[in-house]
Amino acid sequence: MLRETNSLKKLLLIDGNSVAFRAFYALYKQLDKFKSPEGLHTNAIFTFKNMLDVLLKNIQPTHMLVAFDAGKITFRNKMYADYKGGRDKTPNELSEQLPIIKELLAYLGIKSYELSNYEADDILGTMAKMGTDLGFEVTIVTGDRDLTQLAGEHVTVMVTKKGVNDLEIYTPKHMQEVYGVTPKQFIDVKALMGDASDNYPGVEKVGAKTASKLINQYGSVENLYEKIDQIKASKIKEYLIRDKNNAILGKKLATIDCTSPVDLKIDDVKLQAQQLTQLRSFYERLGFKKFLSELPDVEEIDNKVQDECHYEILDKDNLSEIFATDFDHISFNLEMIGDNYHLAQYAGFSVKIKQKIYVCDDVTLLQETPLKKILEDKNIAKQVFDLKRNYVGLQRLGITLFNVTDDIMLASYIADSENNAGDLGVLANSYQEFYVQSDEIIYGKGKKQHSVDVDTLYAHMATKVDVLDKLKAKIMPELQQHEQLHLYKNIEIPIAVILAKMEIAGIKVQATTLVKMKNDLDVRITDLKNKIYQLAGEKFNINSPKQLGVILFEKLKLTPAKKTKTGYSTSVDVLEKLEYQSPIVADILDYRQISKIQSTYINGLLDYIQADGKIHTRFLQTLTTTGRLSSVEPNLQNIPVKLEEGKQIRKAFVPCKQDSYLFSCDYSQVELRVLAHVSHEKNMLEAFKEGYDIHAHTAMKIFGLSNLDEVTPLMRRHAKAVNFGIVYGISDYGLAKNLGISRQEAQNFINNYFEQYPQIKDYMKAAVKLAREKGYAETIMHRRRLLPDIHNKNFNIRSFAERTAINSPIQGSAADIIKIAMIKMQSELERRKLKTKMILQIHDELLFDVPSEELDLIRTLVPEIMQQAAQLDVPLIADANWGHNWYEVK
DNA sequence: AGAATCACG
DNA sequence: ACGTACGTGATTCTT
Repeated sequence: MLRETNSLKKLLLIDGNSVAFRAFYALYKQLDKFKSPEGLHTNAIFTFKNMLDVLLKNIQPTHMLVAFDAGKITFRNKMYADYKGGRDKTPNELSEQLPIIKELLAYLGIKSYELSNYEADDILGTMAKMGTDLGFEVTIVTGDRDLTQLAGEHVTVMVTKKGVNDLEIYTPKHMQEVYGVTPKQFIDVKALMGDASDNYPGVEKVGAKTASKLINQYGSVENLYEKIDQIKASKIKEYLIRDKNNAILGKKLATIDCTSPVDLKIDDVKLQAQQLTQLRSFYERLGFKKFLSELPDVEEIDNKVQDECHYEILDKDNLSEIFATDFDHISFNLEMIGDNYHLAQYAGFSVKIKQKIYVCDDVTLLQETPLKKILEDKNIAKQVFDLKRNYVGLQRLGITLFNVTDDIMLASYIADSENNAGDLGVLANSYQEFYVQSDEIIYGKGKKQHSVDVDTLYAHMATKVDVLDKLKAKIMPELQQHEQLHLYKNIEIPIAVILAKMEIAGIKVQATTLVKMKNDLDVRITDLKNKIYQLAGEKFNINSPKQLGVILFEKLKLTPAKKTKTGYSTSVDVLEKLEYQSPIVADILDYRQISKIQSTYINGLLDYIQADGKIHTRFLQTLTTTGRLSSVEPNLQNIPVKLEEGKQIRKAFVPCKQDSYLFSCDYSQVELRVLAHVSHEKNMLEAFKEGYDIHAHTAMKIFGLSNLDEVTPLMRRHAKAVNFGIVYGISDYGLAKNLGISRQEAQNFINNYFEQYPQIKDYMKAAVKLAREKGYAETIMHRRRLLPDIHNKNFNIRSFAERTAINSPIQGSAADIIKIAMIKMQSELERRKLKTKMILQIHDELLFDVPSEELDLIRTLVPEIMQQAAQLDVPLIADANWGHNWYEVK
């Protein structure tokens, strides 16, 4: 299997300059023998490539970066002008090879990087830190021993000994043995002894031995000087005192900056596919016969690619002829530019029938026979990538897509829910099919979008329909083996069509209502602003947490409760604690609340109202790792409901027709019911079977009461938080923070909880154990979440995976259940030919647009179907509400 | 582009 | 002892 697992995430970092330097001198004697036909020296390039091959084979990294020095001047020269002064200039024979090495790296799919003002060391240090933070095993290869200071539990430093393939491996243990100091202390040793090659002096008469001894004894340069009086009078002591500044400077110079402004993300250094065609001509250019012979037969591959993607251009004249033959399935792709397929511009389409590929840039051809007929034919199976996108795009052309049997996007998501690539090219590449390009490469992204010539478009569309068969062949056996065919065929594929219909139906939003609110809020915002400025004694940007922090905690001298990475935290929970200290706090909280409503929910939503008076969101079906949906442009799954002021927004959401209803039905406590089901917890099963208020019941249990009547509202609130915490994979800290109680109190709640619901504790343990054994967590419908991090050595990363192992089956099974309900519901609406439309899903709630004459039926039908969606060991309960706008739906 | 904040389940 | 709740998206400021 090609998928990488986290436990195998390996980051290889190479100090480009120092290794190239070594490579150059390793074959210095052969300098004149290594010349390209054009007369260019190639000895360093050749050796570099050899070394790469050995490293790639031995280390098998998943991610890799080669860092180069950007120039001679770095921030270290500001501290010490002569830094690296007196060094011989890099020989021209070498420096001319450096750009060629970078070119080679690009063709090999290896990222190279440099940063002005910083040395390669600093880039490597920064990347090594990023890698270890993300749970990578990091290997650094360099010719420079300075890098050994980075060695650690997950960082191995390899230093070239002789030539380039004889490497000395530095681990903290090894360093202790060789130098008698830790990797970090290596800097201190160097600071004392100085560095001839970097041209800084250190302390006179102190060499490697003395320096190591001193550091071993005192731990660090700083501590040494703090305790300098304890050293008995000696020549060394005199020199230490005299050259103190040298030592301090040396330490600064030797310390690698692990926070340099490297603008790379980990994905940017992922190993990419080799560009075989470019490599071939590159090796030819440099006369590298050895590497040329090792290259797979490029000519054959190139021909094969062209063969596979040979396509014919469709037009009105050849149309009928082409589709005259018999076929029962096709691959199809409707090409649109941009993410939002409700509005996107059409680029064309491609079809694959019986191994032949046809492309066309005129989508109106789809509207004519025979293409329309084929797409709407319930007996012809279609294979696509992103069914919902194709469905909506075709619907806009008046074509209803039927009988889609495969959606490779959905298949890949089910195979691995982190495979959320909405791009076929990206997915194909991850399955080693490199002839398909990503849309980003073809069309550009953001502001860099560009138009493409028609041949590029044709080729791109051709590869897209062509690769579907190959990907299907790779993914389907996996789904079958994992018992996920039902989830794929009977849940995700039908849901895609249903979501398409929901998105197309849309929800009506009254702009006038929003605009009215906007005007009211504008006044209130202005008032609050003025009040805040007055209390602060100056004008500032209230939206800037930084400026607000200065006002609150410096000018007004309120007590800061929490810090963020960049300064004071000013979040709600902090401000609420400060409320009694100054009246300004309450005004800021009000301002925050109202400007959120204004910007996100009034201005934001107004932008999305289309000409039909409706908002058509997009549900992302393959984004979440748990199986939930998400909603974008706009997000209609987070419309305010908890606070009255925000809830007003819902008054603008109305049914399509005046006397129709918005009808909502939501599951009561699905996640806790799922928890009761999967854990078989006796006490919780009973509570649900008896129809108790579950949070009150929990309160009674954990507070040791004998009667539900004794539960106070505060007890219930606490119990509710514990119930939620359990679902999230509880910790005393998290619970304490959530409830604003002490950690000890939180721990007591948790202990009581597990005493009262012992099988829930067993479930949590078993969930983690299962994930450890199998490497994944699973829902009731066999939806998987892969959890390679469950074995990670890093406590934080591992703990997160453990909580995920507990949470994913619960959240994911709840997602499965509502998806099943949606399928049953939609088929019932269609079977009964009702006008009622399902329009939104909000995780545990379905929203419908219901004509008044259907309300009575819907009132019984929807809860009934939702409750029957799954047979759990507890009843499922769904509560219905309705009104003439969303606010009235209570 | 990332961090902080806050809206939802 | 470790540092912490699970899953999302949009807006704003800042770098």
